[in-house]
Amino acid sequence: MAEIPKVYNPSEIEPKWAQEWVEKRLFQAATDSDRPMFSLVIPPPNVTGSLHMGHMLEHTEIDILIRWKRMQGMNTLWLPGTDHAGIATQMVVEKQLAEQGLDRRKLGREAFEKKVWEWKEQSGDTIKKQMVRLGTSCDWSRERFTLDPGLSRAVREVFVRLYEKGLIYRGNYIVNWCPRCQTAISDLEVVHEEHLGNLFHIRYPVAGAEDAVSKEWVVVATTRPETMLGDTAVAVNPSDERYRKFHGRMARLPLMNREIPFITDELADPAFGTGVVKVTPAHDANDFQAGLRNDLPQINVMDESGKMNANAGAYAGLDRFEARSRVLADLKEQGLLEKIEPHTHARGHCQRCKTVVEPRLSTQWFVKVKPLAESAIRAVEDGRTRFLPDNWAKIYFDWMRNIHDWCISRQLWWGHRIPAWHCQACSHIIVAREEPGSCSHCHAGKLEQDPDVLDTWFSSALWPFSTLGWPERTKDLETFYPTSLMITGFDILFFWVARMMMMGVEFMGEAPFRTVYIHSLVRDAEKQKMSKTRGNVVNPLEVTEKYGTDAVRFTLAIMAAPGTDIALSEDRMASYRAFANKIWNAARFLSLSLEKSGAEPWTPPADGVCLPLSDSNGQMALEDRWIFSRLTRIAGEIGTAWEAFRFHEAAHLIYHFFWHEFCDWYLELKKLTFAPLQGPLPPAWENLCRAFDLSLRLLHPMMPFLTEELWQRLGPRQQSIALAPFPNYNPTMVDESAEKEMNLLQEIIGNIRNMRAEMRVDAKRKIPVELFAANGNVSRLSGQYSQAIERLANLSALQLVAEPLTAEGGAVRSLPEFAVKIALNDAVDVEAERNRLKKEEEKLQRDRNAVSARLQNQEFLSKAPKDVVESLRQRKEELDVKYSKVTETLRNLN
RNA sequence: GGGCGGUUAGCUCAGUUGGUUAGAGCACCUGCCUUACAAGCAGGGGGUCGCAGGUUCGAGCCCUGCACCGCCCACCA
Repeated sequence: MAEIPKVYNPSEIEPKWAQEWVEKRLFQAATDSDRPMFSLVIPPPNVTGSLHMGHMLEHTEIDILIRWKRMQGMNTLWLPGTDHAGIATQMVVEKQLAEQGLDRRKLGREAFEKKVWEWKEQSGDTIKKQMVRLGTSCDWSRERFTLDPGLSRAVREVFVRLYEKGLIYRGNYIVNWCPRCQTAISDLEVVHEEHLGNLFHIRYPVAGAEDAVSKEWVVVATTRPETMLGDTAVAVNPSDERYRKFHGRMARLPLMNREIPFITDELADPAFGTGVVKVTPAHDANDFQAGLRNDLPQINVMDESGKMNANAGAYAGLDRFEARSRVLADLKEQGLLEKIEPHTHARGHCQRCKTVVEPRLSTQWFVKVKPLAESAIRAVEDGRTRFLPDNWAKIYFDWMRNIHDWCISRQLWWGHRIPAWHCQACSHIIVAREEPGSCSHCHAGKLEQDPDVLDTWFSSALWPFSTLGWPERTKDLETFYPTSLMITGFDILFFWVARMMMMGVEFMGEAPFRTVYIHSLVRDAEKQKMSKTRGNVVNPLEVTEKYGTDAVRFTLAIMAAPGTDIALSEDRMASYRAFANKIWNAARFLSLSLEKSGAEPWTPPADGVCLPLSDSNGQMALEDRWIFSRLTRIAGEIGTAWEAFRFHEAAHLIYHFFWHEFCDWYLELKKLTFAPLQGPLPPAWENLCRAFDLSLRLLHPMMPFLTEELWQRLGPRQQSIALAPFPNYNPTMVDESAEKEMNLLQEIIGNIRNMRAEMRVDAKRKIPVELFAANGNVSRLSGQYSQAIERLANLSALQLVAEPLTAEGGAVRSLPEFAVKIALNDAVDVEAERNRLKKEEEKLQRDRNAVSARLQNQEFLSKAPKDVVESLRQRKEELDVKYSKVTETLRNLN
């Protein structure tokens, strides 16, 4: 093994391995494999920028599972790629153009698209580099982008098939319109925010009764008074007796001086406000429906930028909010503004730019989702796909069962152009996979493609099969679909997961994944959401540079308990950097010791399996028996944890195992056996190397770089640790008696250490200690391991005595299986020991009383399971023994 | 207006079907530079598990109510 530096420096080794893994195409999936398959498609990051901490968590979780499955011998596919993210990316590029004093309209559609492609190349490249640097084990030969030709073909295919099935339609409806982005957006892209606004009560005079004598009016309430300019009716509830007299009459619309009818419609709720409601079919979804029911005209009073248009009469040209103030001022002047009430209501904002969304009447393309949703619901109901944590299934169901049609057209330039062509001669619309030569209706030759593009999520919805080659029946599709797992964030459950479910079931006949795991949200150390505006964003590259990728990955893993958010702090990263350093130094120790021994370097077993080795007499040292027993148990527990996405548990297990078992005890005990050697390594050393090898494999899915580096240094290798078999649980390696004996040894040493500390024995001083063993096992063990006890408890001598120890002339600590004694002249602070014993005596007494009480409870004895009662009895016995020993020791000390 | 989650050590959080003595990291205290590691070693202190009831032989865990915090969904003007 080459010389290892004292301090672990991740930045020296990580880029090297990251590059090598990619170059060697280590993670390429096979289509001709007979091994079990595990596949997963990446939630494609947007090409709007670089990866953030949320991505890093997502990728860490995915990578841990993929690496683990791969090490278990499965044929794994992690398919990487990126999303064109229509509106978001277009905005980024438009912003850049604005900085140069340009805008997309000046540039023209074609030139603008070219600019966006340039951006995409750069951003996509950054993302890939970042992923490689973070060690993600993707199959880069299968990298995809949502606007790739193949994926675009899949989009057109799906569009046409849905259209032909009657599940895509075009029509004039109220949609959510962002006046800033100047496009329609879907319901999901509208975020509602509580807003303290006003409810304006406006008088609408009754036609024919405007004069001073018969003066009559009704009062309507609205939060958006400027829309009144487009009112085409006033509605009252048919059952509302108060307004019966107005049925069939007309109202005079103020400001516009237009007569509009009173209509009776359920739209009006007698209990709300005055029970009279203005009807504006072109600017409100409910009014729109009422308008259809009552055959009302639709008057659109705004343009696409939110400015009032010619239909708004005197207000034309004003911005909608300016128009609002002017309308109110004018109403007030005319005495028609009855009152203004403060009113809290939810207001819709554009998810991207936060502009207040305007309900707008326009012609758009829609997907009729109900039929698709039904099959997607069934797939989860009957367990073909399961959600974890399972509360997400409920949220999925709730949304799917109340789903509304999906507006899929966007008035943008960046995205998949809608595959529909408008005949310039007869206005016929042709939906087709490829551009038609002439109109199928009038046979004229002049056709123009619909200018709109599709909602980004339309193509994302196809991702699990479009990336595998659909609509071709490819080998990839056959091998890897349905995918085994989807790991993603809850924020795109509806946007993406739900829609993939619908499209997957519809076009593949099978849901796209067996399991959907919803991961945590990464917050900052103060539990605040990370956002650019808050300025609390942790940059993955920065922290990986500072603490090492493995440490950051480990931090994320150990904090990733299902269903809870992660409060990421640099303190934690620092502590897991220390863990990485610990592993590094264990390796360093091993390498230095091997070198010093003079023996031949270690050669890993050819079969790749590292079973423990007995000596020529068939014997194995206690520490070896113990560590392999612990190793196999931990391997099993880690697997169980990962199987259930309990990443935090797996991380805790390995952390504790490696640090507090492997290093603190195993290595310390091993030090005793080191002696000069020559020739091949004896079993004691062989086992040390093998146990370390296996430990590195357990660690590898979480800390790929460090483990690869050390594994390669540990012995000559043919391949990467990423392809080494993962040490699964092996019951034959469990050694209960070794575990028991080891526990005893640890207890003896621990008690002496504790005693020394309590009594303030100089830490540097080696002192003699007497030990009494209560039975043959203890006596044999302590005899055999007296050197270990001496070394680990810093003793000059461990003296085994045959008679029970008395506290005469010393301080004694008695436990059920053994007692230890320090001579008084070695103990500086006997008083401290006395106080400690008193405290312990009190506690033991309390515990005994509590346990006795329970054991005397007849109901407990009769109703509790036998094993519970039995273990409590045993506990009582233990407590009794401990108590009497403590009491006795204390008496002797006095 | 509906729905969901949280409240456990000074801080940040674990605690899978109710079962012996509630854990971790960081921070803190004491002592050690013991040649793998001071990013280390050894030892230690610290919790009425948000509040009030209930179910149970037994509750951090189950039920009810309350308080505070956070989130999601929603076409009531």
